[in-house]
Amino acid sequence: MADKQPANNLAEQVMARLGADIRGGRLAPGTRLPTEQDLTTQFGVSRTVVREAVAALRADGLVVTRRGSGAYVADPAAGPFRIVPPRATSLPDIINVMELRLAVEVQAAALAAERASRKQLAAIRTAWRAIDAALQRGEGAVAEDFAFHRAIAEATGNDQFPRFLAYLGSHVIPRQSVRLEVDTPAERRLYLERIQVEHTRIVMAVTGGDPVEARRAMRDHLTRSLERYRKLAGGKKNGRG
Amino acid sequence: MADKQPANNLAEQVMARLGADIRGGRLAPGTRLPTEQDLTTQFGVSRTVVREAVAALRADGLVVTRRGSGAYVADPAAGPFRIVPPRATSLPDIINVMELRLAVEVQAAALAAERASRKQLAAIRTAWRAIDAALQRGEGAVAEDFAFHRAIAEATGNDQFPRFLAYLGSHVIPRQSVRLEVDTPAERRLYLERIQVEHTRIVMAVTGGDPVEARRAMRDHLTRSLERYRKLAGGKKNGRG
DNA sequence: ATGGTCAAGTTGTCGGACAATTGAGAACGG
DNA sequence: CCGTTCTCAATTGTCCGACAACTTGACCAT
Repeated sequence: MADKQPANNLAEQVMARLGADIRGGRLAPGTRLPTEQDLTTQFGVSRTVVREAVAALRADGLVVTRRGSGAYVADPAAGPFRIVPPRATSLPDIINVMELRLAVEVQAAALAAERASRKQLAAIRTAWRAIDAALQRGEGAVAEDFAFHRAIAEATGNDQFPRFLAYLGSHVIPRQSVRLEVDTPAERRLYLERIQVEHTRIVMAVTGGDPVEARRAMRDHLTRSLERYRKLAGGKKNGRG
Repeated sequence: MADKQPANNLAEQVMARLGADIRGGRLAPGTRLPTEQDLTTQFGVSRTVVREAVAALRADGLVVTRRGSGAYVADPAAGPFRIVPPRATSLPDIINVMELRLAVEVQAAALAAERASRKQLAAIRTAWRAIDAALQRGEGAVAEDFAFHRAIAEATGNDQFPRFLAYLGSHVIPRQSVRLEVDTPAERRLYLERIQVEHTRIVMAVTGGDPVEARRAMRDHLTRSLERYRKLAGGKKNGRG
């Protein structure tokens, strides 16, 4: 709740206050919020500012406007899900996001093993071979790794999995390059090859239609990756009781 | 991609086109997009419309504006994650969302078993007893059930879990009441009590610090709930290969 | 060459005006 | 007295012009 980052434009301030009122329940869903003119006097700003603020709220799905009638607050939960404020992405935050990713990917592997179509299995194998090719070219294969995980998510037949993973990945993958810098080339090579071994285990479980083994293989794979991050964090515990 | 729902206001149209250009990569991150004046002539609208559109994009985190300099496209993946367009929430969609919820909650139960503090364990037990009390009052205990699951998510010590679950729940829970209507009171009672038995198993595993059992208990619990939905869907497969 | 100054360009904010649409009360007819 | 239609004020959508705050690059003085 402490995202009080002073915006330099009034529209964001108005949007923040109105949005807080909606999310906080002080403006119940269905309620008609004050007219633009009322808001201008209430906030002491021009109508332009008010209109930009409600335009932003409308983009977030928090309000719907009806011309000639007014602006009404929508379901407060219609707002989008955001992982973190774009800035201030500390290492513990990344670990937390990766734990969420692990949860989703483990289940995705199991579902893929249960219901992947022949075409989807082929896509997984193709992505897996692409990693091999990239490694033999001496590359980091981050893009190929991401494509591999996405292929598994798509093989669940549930569109929510690839969509959510794509969203999570965009918040985690970019920093992955930072981590590789601390390794020596030899370590890096060894690490990447071991990763690919873990990938192989996942592919075999999924293609073999063994959800239990697929789940375990994916969990082991991501848990190891997570442990590396934790070491970088200096063994910091994130418990808060 | 087919969300071409004709907006009645120009600002949303402009926002949609600009947003599509950004997400589609036609406007690379860091690029400075045309000045407001250019956009007015390009789209044939007034500056007010352009400014509202840009304000909406800024609310989505797709662009950042610098006064005196211009508007620049941010990381295209900075956009928020949305489950579904608020409308058209069909039963298969709900099932897909619940599968995502299952994935997260199963891992949450395991993490809670590993790292829940004493206070967090007490909160879980309190929520569990609240369900009992509600059932004895003959109520559906939907709010108490949600609070129970949230208590477990909070016991992970990872703030992303309760936040994401709250987001998911807002998209699933409301329709849960629909389902209960199809049951007779006797069926309903029986169902709720069996649910509570499953809850008990989860509580014991988490308080006992047994992540494997907690995971299994939570998975069984949510899988059964999911199966009920699938029966309502008429045994429809959601594979798409 | 370096640093400061200034002017043009751009976004932020203000105010007014009119169009498009809505909602409710007024007027009317039965 | 009830129902229907009409009118009209209120509200959002759009346009326009103006000025302030700020940035950026060019220009100028040293």
